[in-house]
Amino acid sequence: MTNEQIANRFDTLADLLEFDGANSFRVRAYRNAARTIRDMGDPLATMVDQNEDLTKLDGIGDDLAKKIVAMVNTGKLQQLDDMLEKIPASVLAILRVPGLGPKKAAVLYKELKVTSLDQLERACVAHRVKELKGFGAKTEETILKGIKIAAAADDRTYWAKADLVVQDLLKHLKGCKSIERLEPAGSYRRGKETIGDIDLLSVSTDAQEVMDRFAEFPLVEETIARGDTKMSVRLDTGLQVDLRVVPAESFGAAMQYFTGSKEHNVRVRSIAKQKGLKVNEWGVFRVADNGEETYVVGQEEAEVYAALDLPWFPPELREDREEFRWAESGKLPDLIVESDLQGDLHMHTHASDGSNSLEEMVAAARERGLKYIAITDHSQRVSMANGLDGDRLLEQWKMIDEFRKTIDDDFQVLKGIECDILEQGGMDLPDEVLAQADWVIGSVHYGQNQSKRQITDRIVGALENPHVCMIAHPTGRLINVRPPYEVDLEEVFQAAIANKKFLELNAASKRLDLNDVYCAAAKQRGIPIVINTDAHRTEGLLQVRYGILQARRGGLTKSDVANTRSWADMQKMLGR
DNA sequence: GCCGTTTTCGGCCCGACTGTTTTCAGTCG
Repeated sequence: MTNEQIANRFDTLADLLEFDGANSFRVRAYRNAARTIRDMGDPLATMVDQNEDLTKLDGIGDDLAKKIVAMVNTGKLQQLDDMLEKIPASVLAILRVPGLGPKKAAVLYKELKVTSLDQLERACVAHRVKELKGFGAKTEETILKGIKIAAAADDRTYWAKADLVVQDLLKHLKGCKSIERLEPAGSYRRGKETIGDIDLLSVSTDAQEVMDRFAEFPLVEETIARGDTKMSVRLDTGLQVDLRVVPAESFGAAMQYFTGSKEHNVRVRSIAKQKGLKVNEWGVFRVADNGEETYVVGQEEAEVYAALDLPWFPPELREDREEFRWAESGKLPDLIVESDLQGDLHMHTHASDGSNSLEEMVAAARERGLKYIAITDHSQRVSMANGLDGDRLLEQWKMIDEFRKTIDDDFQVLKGIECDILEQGGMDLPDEVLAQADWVIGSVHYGQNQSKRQITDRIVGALENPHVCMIAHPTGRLINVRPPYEVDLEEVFQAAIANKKFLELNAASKRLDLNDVYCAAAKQRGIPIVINTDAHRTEGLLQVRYGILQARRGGLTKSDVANTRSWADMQKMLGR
């Protein structure tokens, strides 16, 4: 059983317990445990096999440790099965309706026997919901609207897509004269690969003017809420945007609060409490014995952290994973930035499925300030993408040799190939061809539904091939499209170490694997990461920023990423 | 259900907004 599966069961159990009216802190304990497990680099199953003490993990006590051991050994979580006897799992869909929490959902279930979104819709249409105690006509209407949102809300928004909306929103709001400061916050600012909603924060002396302007944003479909300082809207895409207007002396505190994550903030506030301070979105306050509160700081985010003896945390690290431990030991990593990258070692041309020529890709890379690139078209197995056979590839490399003669500075164009790792194992091109390359990428494109053993053996086999330098997109997942293939990443990590090979962080906005957690795990094991764009056209090189965000979320520094070095130094790392 | 350099019991972050209510519970982030 994988960490993801164990975490999912705890989360489901938490949802059911909440629905059932359980103590909210108990519910939170299950959710905290699920998060810890999801964030771990090491498989729990291995820890159980080796009889390791699970209670040393954050948020795992005796009880949950026993439950994990039982799950690993039997595949069952008895308590979850018991709850599912009592409450059908379909009621959990009801909890996804905006405005419906566990209390109201429980009333609907108990009073009207509602167990699915369909039944809920029928109950609303028949006006049976507004008759319930604590419900009214407005609530019924909200639920009816919310059902459609819940049904459509399976996909989260790609960061790249949210970025376009954010930029438009900022431009639109800047038309409002009273705005002194305006910044995006939330998961967008933390650079998460997908975001749930957009959070904006502004300083203004006239909140109502800002909100009026906000309401005029052309994509606004409806206003969900509007008060003195806070307004929420839903765009026509279904995406929710929250806007908060605060006074200047609270901007830093509000940024801190609004950026989250929730878990990071819980930790911050509990640290404040131990120091006799209180942190909210309005500032840091000293709490006297008589309960009286005095404002300490709040204008700048760094001041808020400093008041708690904490360093300013880059937003990408604010997940309550390692950041507080790093801060305590003074080892907060100096995260990589885009300008640290010297090369891009994964891109396509019109020789296979790219849209631009070699010359155009080189020109674009130069414009991006890169020092070297590798041309890595697909190999023959990827026939759909017009993949290259040995002859065509050698032809292309001859062309690159010719092109190199025209370069009058130290820019380097490497002869590369994205070579498929075949379904039955082995590489898609003969060794004598690969041996002539500067840079060979091993990729899985076919047979993604194979067993864990098969997939893992294929990738490990590729890492053992002396010509292969790196494995591209090692988990194959496409965000919102398909899950990662079954691969034992720990084995892949060990093979990468043993063979001195690199693993890719593919910057394409729908890939971004390795993800943040796996980046951190690779770093911990000393495996160099290569951040590549996998560009299929010149504009594709711009995607590098998404990869940088993911790398930063994984805590990677300049030295953790191989292509921040010169090509000569990278070759040394490969033992050449 | 977790956790402990005050604690093995009694805490567990904090505030805005809405709707249905007459003073607040529920939801959300």
